[in-house]
Amino acid sequence: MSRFYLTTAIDYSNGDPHIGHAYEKIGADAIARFHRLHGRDVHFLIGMDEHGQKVLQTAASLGIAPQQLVDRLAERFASTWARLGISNDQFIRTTSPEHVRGVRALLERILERNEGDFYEKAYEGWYCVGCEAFKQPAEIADGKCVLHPTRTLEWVQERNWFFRLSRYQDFLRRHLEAHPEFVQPESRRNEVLGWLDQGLEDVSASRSRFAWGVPFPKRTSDGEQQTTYVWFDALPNYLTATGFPDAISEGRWPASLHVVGKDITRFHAVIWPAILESAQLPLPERVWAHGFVLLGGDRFSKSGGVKLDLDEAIGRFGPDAFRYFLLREVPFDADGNFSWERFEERYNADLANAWGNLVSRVVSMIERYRGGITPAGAQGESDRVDLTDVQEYVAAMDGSRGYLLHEALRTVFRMVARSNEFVQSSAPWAVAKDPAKSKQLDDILASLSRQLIRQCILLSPFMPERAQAAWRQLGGTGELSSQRLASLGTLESAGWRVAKGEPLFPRIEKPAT
RNA sequence: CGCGGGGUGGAGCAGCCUGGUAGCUCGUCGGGCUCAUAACCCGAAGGUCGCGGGUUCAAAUCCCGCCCCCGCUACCA
Repeated sequence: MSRFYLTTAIDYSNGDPHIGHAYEKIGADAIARFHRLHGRDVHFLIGMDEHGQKVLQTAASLGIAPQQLVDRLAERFASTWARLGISNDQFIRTTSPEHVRGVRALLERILERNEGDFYEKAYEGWYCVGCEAFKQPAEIADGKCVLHPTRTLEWVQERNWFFRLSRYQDFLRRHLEAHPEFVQPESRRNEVLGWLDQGLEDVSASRSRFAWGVPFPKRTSDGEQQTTYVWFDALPNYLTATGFPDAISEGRWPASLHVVGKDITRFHAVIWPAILESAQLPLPERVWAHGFVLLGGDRFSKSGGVKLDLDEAIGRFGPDAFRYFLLREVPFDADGNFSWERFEERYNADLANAWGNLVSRVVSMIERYRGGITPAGAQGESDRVDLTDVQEYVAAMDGSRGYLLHEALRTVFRMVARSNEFVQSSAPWAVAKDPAKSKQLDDILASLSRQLIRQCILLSPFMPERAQAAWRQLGGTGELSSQRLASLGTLESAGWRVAKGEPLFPRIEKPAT
């Protein structure tokens, strides 16, 4: 069975989960569920980035130990993902002993195989704790970092380990040229190629200033034990999660796909592959950089701006409606806007009126005209046209053109619209009045049922819970997740006993104004 | 400065790669249907496809120039 190992970026333990974190998990989850439907052996990893100076500071300001802070946040993130129906198989935390050991082993491996890739270098400049970075003059205003004006810049001089990233410039270019799919979408790949054209500078690999992290395995020339810096601590989580340096779980490395935000393309498409090459380990197959969810045109930010309470947002119309809205409205390869106005519009138009109501009318007709038992009926034109759309759906989801989740959903809702038209044009309620047309009625109802169960399967990566509920109303048994895309064309529902239930998506009634 | 993305009826988007009736959702108006969550189906009104030029029998779609918006430019999803 072919294996598919996908990851999302690990989230930084410095605040509660927000819509940006959620968007990435939801998108990756849809991809993971799609590949399971494809029959692949999927392993889906998410997790937390729990080291760094900001964690120390935040913990101190709360008067708790850093471990206590990250434990608390890990719990909060994990429960949010559970509530959203995220089907991750593993949840890694960078403070776990296994990860710490893995990072150390990775660094030692580089020191063994390419010792010169790490070298000591003195550095000094204005350091922003908010960014955990040295700032250039252009990034400083009124003596403060433009991104963190509430924090004080510190003049820092220190001697650190550096990683010879510049050495991998040609290697990276060749890799991107040999593997055009390595960075997607295309626009991000072009961006990366642009960076390579401009030339790469070496990056720091350790810090002497804080102790909340993994000890760097080699002491500096003056004997100091430094702390491994973020790239070499956070990025390797994808690898340490597989069991590295011990036996890597079978078929787990290299990863098939890293799903990340477009702002950290650089780390995943440049620094991470360089680290792996330096360690003489295989590179991940793909990096997908998604866009951002904007609110009123602005990016959701941890440090300020417009806020949207994630718990409240999920609770408002349920996790699946939230998942659907984000993945339908925000293109997975670009930015998109979130607004409750749009949300309610889409919810009513797509979920309540088009799909929910379609399920309702079909179930109801099978109940009324066939005593609740779905009849057997011939495959018709509708079934054939559907299969063309299924192919289009698969092409949007399987990575061949990237992960165009919004396009896949658009395709499914075109199928839904066609089903509604089919109900109208075939007018089962009229056919039902003529006993001589019993066979014709069977054909209509059987086809409608098949159309709907296909839609359930295609929608299940996006709305797992509601799709399952619809499946049950149509008389389906078992878990939707055990269905396979390959058998969509021959899927039959004859004999299934429908079970009319509550509306899948009750309409949102606009308050009278 | 450079790089990337974008400017399409009132709003939000698709179409542009592979030129040839400008499509979808919401909203407005009219009609139909009665299985259904007052939902569904059909039709109508509404667009100088940012601006200028070029190629072509034909351009939203290709080429050139310009204007405007957003993002990236090195360590926050």
